[in-house]
Amino acid sequence: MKLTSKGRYAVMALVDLASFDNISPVSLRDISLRQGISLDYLEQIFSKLRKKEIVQSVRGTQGGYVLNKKAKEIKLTNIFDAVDEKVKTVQCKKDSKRGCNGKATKCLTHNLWDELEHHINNFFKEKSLEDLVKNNNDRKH
Amino acid sequence: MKLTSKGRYAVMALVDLASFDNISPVSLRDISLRQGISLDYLEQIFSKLRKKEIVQSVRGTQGGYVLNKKAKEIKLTNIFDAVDEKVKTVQCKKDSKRGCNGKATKCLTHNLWDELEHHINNFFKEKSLEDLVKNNNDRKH
DNA sequence: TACATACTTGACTATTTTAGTCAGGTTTAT
DNA sequence: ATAAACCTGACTAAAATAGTCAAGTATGTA
Repeated sequence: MKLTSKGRYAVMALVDLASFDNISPVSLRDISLRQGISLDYLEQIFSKLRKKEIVQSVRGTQGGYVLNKKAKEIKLTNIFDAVDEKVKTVQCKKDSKRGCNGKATKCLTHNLWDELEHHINNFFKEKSLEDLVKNNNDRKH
Repeated sequence: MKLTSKGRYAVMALVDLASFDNISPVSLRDISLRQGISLDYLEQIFSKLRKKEIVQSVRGTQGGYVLNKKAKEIKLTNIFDAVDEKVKTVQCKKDSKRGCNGKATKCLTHNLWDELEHHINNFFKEKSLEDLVKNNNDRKH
């Protein structure tokens, strides 16, 4: 089980963005340079973030991206959702009247994976972008 | 982020095994049939479980596998460890004197991934095979 | 108005990982 | 003897990942 780069980059980029956001739009070029993420890849990621209304774009010179909500209101879960980073523990096909994987009953571990999924998602629901920025500022002292 | 089949199968197979263990060794063939997991794949998985001393093998006719510890003492974390199912959230290269990814400092989200990793691992450390078997028996009533 | 900056979109691709299969063993109870 | 069952290593198809590449469009500034 691992997190993919897309999810990690999305969070890194947004923490970066959130730290500079108040002044003016932040260009992907700057984020790319500061965070060492390919510009082309960032564009893919921000396209998704924009569609889910987590950021807003400002075109033209001096353009860039701006947060579309307060950092406090953007939770990790929203970010991962936007870039299709899902927590998938249960693989069992949810066939209408059947249990898991075509069997008559739930598989022996079905409850376990459900529980794990909740455990992880709870973590994501609690953490906001603001928390991350703060944590980061604290480290500077 | 997702769990792989290998980890899931390992847990399923061990829950199955733990339920029949007291009587006599359980053959992979039986587990394969009951759980719908390829026999060849199971052999790979049990080879690893044996090397980590989670199960013991009994060769020959009527042979099979037996738990090597009490179900209570086998935690999810041991199982995942054995089959190389690791929780990997941080990708940053831990270069001797550097921070993440060759930068001078830790990346903005380093602490976050560390925290997440702990959060998930705590879940794995708490759950034992016994818990899973019990949970499963309860459902039968 | 020209032009550079920066967003926008879609197609393409190399690499890696996953989820197995396959082929050939060895051991041992009956 | 023989069949059940463990044991091992090599191989591979398919999917996912982590990007790259190309060709735009929009807009602030000189």
